[in-house]
Amino acid sequence: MVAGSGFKLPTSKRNEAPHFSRNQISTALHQMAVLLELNDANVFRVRSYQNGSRLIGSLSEDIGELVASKGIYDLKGVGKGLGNAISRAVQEGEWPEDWHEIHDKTPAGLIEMLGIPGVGPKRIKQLHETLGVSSVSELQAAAIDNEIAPLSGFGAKSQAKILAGIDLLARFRARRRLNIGLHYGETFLELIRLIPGVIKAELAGSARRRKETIGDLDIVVALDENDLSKVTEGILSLPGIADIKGAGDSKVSVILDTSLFDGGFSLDHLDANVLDAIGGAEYEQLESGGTIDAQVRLVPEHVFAFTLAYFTGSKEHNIRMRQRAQEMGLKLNEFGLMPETTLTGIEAAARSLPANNELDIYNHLGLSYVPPELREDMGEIEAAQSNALPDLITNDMMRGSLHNHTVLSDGEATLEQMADAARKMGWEWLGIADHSPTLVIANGASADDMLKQGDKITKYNQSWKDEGTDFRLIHGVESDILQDGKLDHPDEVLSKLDYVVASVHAMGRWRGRDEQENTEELMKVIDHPATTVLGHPTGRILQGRDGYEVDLHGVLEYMSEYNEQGILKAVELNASPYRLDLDWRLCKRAKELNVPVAINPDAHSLPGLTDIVYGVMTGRKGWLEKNDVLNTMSYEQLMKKLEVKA
DNA sequence: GCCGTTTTCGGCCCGACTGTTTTCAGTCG
Repeated sequence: MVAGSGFKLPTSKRNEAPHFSRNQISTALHQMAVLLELNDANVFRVRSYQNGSRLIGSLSEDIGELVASKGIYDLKGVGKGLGNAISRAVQEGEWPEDWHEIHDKTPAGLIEMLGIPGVGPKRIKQLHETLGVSSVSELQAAAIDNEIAPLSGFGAKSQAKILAGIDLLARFRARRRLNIGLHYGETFLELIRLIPGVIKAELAGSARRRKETIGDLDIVVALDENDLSKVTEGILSLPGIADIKGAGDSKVSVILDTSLFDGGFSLDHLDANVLDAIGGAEYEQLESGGTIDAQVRLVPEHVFAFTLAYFTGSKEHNIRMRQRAQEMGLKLNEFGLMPETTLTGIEAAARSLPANNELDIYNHLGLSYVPPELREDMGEIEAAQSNALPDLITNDMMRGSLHNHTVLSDGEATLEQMADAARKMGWEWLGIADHSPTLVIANGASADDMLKQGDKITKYNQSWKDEGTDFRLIHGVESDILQDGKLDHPDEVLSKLDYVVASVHAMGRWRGRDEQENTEELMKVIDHPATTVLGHPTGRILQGRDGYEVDLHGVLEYMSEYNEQGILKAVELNASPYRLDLDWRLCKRAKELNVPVAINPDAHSLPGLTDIVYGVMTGRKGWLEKNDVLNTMSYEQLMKKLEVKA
């Protein structure tokens, strides 16, 4: 949710159930939680709404069916209150009266104030009631007029902090895409590792879990107690620190900005369409002036593994881990795994079972090691219990990638340059799939030019074969999906290509239709015998635009039927950190349905090829193993698979 | 608001840090 915009309960655009989607319900619950907080509601009531929001948001079942079957009430965390509200919303399109009331009576400015660091619901309520401030600008004026310091519970420091916080709020501080978050995190981590007295340091949090976006950075540092002040000073004197939020014996909390980076900040290679969707040059400037919060935890070496696990999360995974510990009569926290005791904090940890690393912790709890990417409470605990965790893909396993562009359409590099770069990455094959004619904006290539490109590829492949070079090009096209699920070239042209990536580009048309129409059209294009890969399946640009409405569960199920018959219908995991589309949650579904995943950098330049690493990260997060992914195949294996058409 | 081999009440994860206090409340993760 963008700060500054008020919350609004959605109104139904449909005249029959289900009136709202899973996401709409989830968002409404989340916003209710925020509003309840601002209205001083019971914290546990607030938590119920938060839990409900998360629960509904991560449902794999259809919300309409779940409500119709009353199954909604069986969800752990949905009782009578939420269950009734959700049921009525879905079936009748009506929200509870008190939900409307709380929306109406809460000024939008109060929600915006929540974005100020150090200002929470309690203080906002107090400020609103005693000073009558209802917006960030009114709050700023009150602070400048010295009206806040005299209030009970406040003081000169609080007032100054609020002013500083308002300045920070004005800077760009939204969640960052994985690549940018990792750029900050890894740069800061490397600097911390160089500080004398630091024994070891690791990135934790959502960055370590490879979430598609990262809110803030968590770093865990092991040190000798005697070096505490030395290390703390070392961290606080690093470059890139825009503000210090706090510094204690176990934690240093700072705000980083782009002065962290030696060579300044740039977005480097980006497809023009993507850049456009995220705001173009204006966005780059925003990002250059942006900040990101970082928390550094300082712990003795024997506690390191527990703290790393704790701050890696996710919260949901940790809850499951603590429950498991409890069942075994143990207590798990960031300091250790120990018998229940009245001691707390680091003192209780003296009684902890030892752990040199996270593997030891999982083993103590009778679990196999869960890779950080999987720690989302999406079935990994159950799998770890029965030794059924996946053997995740790695960068080394990648032998090539389909869906890359050249100068023939909107790429920056020639066929020869792309092939050369792929070989240098250690790949054995590279798929070229330039845009089709309809996509004029991307200089879509004509059938003639496409076929000439094919002749060139045949020639190169022959010469590599003759000289014994273990590298081949594979010739495809990224075809636009036209009206009625048609492809953008006549069949006789398509039949001369090795494969077709079918992608949605006319977002206007797709976003203007409902889920059912879009889903049906995708199924039609999948039926086309030439279609091999469904490209960037939802068309989302992370933090740029949502994808169009589509039932991807249904589409994947449909694709699985073809694959069962031995006909390849793969789904793309677009590896651009601006897309990461297929979403990791759906990667897991594709795997369960035996729909092969093609991790595609969608490279428009030579450095664009290296985006594959973000695809691998996301694929790992989506439980993908070697056999689930086309990129791990040898050239011969892949060509054999591509030959079978419907 | 949810939940229950302590089931209709009384808990709900919990520790660190800050700034205000003189033992604690608010915020954050």
